Amino acid sequence: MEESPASSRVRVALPMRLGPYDYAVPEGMTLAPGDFVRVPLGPRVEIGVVWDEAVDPDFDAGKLKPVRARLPVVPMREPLRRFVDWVARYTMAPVGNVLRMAMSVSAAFEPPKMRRAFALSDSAPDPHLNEPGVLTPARRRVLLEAMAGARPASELAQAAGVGASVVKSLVEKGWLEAVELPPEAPPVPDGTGKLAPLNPDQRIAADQLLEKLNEGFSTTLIDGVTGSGKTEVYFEAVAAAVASGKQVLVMLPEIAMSAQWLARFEQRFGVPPTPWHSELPGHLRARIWRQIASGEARVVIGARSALFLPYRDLGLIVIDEEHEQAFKQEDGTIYHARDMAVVRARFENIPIVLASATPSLETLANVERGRYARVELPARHGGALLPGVTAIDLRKAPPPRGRFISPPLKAALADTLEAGEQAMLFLNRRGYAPLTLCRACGHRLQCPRCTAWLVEHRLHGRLQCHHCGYASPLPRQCPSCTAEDSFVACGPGVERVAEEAQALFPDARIGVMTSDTVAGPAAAAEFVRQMAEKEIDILVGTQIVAKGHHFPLLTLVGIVDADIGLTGGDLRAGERSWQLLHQVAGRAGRAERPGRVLIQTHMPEHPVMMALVAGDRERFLAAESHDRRKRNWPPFGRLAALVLSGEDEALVDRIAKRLGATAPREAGIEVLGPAPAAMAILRGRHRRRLLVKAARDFDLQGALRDWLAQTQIPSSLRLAVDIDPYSFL
DNA sequence: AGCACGCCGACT
DNA sequence: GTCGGCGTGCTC
Repeated sequence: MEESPASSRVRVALPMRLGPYDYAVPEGMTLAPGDFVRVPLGPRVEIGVVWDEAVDPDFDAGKLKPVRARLPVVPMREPLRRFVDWVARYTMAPVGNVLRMAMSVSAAFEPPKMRRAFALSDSAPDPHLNEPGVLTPARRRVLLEAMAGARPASELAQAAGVGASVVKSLVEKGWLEAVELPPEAPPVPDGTGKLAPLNPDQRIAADQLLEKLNEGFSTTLIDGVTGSGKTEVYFEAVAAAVASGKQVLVMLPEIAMSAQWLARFEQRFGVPPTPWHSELPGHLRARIWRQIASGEARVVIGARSALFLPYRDLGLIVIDEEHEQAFKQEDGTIYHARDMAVVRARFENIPIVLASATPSLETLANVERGRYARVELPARHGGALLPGVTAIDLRKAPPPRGRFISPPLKAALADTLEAGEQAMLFLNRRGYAPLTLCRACGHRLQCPRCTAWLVEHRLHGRLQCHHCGYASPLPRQCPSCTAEDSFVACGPGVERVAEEAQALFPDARIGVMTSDTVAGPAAAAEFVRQMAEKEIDILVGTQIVAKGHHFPLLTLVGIVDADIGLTGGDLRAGERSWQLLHQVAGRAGRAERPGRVLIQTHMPEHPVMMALVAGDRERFLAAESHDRRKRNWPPFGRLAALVLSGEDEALVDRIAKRLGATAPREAGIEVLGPAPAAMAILRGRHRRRLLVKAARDFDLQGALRDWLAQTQIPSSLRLAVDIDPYSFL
């Protein structure tokens, strides 16, 4: 910063929906952009970041408050600051809201917590002398260990092979003294790969990735069928980046479900990676945050939020399962982590790799435009065959009334069990039944706060709303007609399918895998173990079973209702159904045994079903792409969704209509609505939606900014702006 | 009168 | 995001 009167003033970005504000720099303090500072804000003190943005000369210098202190932590680097600015502009969020994601760990700004350890004190007898009667053998061994290096009490006791009481007695005698050790550094992954060597296809793909490593920004899609060994291919690039001293970020859609991925990483690199997700306990988050800023943490495996970490020297980003919708953050600042990761890679000037067996149309369009490179993995690793897929037409072979497993699927299950093999039944619906109604009066049990049915979960003995978390016991009386025990379950959920499978095969051992039964990585690993050791014959599950789990003995996959995802006004319904069903189908026959997949559907002639049966991905994608292009939908046009919500329905309506009335009317942009959202009431708030369609080269955010500035949104309402929406609720 | 609660605006 | 100010309404 220049020496001028203005240098006594700095711009400080704050991690909240506020600012940036100017502050006075006190005499003797020097500040540079990126420095973390403590600043007064109203009655309190907040931590902010010196931002490289012009100060506001109109703000009265006399009203400036002084920066309290510069914090002794690694400053925020320029590429991350530029990234925060860019994301804020793109998502139309205040800079502070995005900055908050980059400062999510308040404890990281406190001095690191030291570990209490014990070292040999000056008054201790020399354990090497071994004078008789001075030291018991146990005490002597502890002192020898302490001499070799200070350690926490429990580690000393373990190393010496004694109990904690021996160490304690030495502390009381004053022969061991407490010292403070800095937190332990994470282990550095080494290249000692213990996995099978790459096959020729993998080798070619890996070499293509390696070429990108030292050439600045690039985006590469690894496009490989399920089971082709994409992970091993990008591990090569990870190893090379780490070997050259760089850090690597690998993003997975759901880190909590990635136990198998972690095991493979550890096999390949000898040590576990550094995890990052919202469930980490606070003190650990703070330590990891500092290790990432200092460069000690080398490979970070994280969920969406890992994108905003303060890497010291990032060399590579990998987005695994890039097509997954879980990368779209739907609340708070709404962003797509895969797309923003590409932007971060651009600011860091490093390569990014997207991997998927079922790439998104967005990514494929970028490959076609020449913006992304593509490497392909055509075969299944280890020679395993892709499963054969057959559709079961439910109109011709319906299950018995009130049942959901058709005769052909039942027969296939019987064959599989007979052969001593495993089967999976997939249904993307949690609970027992998606709808419960009163037999006497037809009353449907609805969430009191949302436009949604309550879902019966027999496992928990409750009714649940999947949108707001509302739960209640199943009432004995109908709330409408007071009939007793009159409720009937309508439609299938996984619990009901499991019940039906058990009735059909009383001797089969059945497991139900849903987010209700898989609370974390340990539970997921337990299911995988039970499958591997054949403690389960039929696994019934929701989409959680599609998440990269490897079940080597599984040979039959039955898709109970393939039509679920195809209804509703979602422009990606076809694409998403195809991706999900394809990933589920890929669970079958991954070892040397061939697999088969049976798809129950009412519309076998639907392009999604035809593509799955024919295994013809390219034709499906071409048709889907053609359709989107014709309608100017993403990735060929741009979309933004606005949702106005509030408890006062009349007020929401009035403001929504005003927004509609002032909508821009120019070439290249079209505003649809307002209309009640599909989820017209959510958590007791009334919701109105507007959908903005624009040409791909149109300045969508600019137009939105001008438009929205015209209408004051009352503070009791909330306007959520979703650029590139994926959810149409 | 005194206080709890909710809404609104300010925060450099 | 968080706080204080202020109006509303209730209280033994």
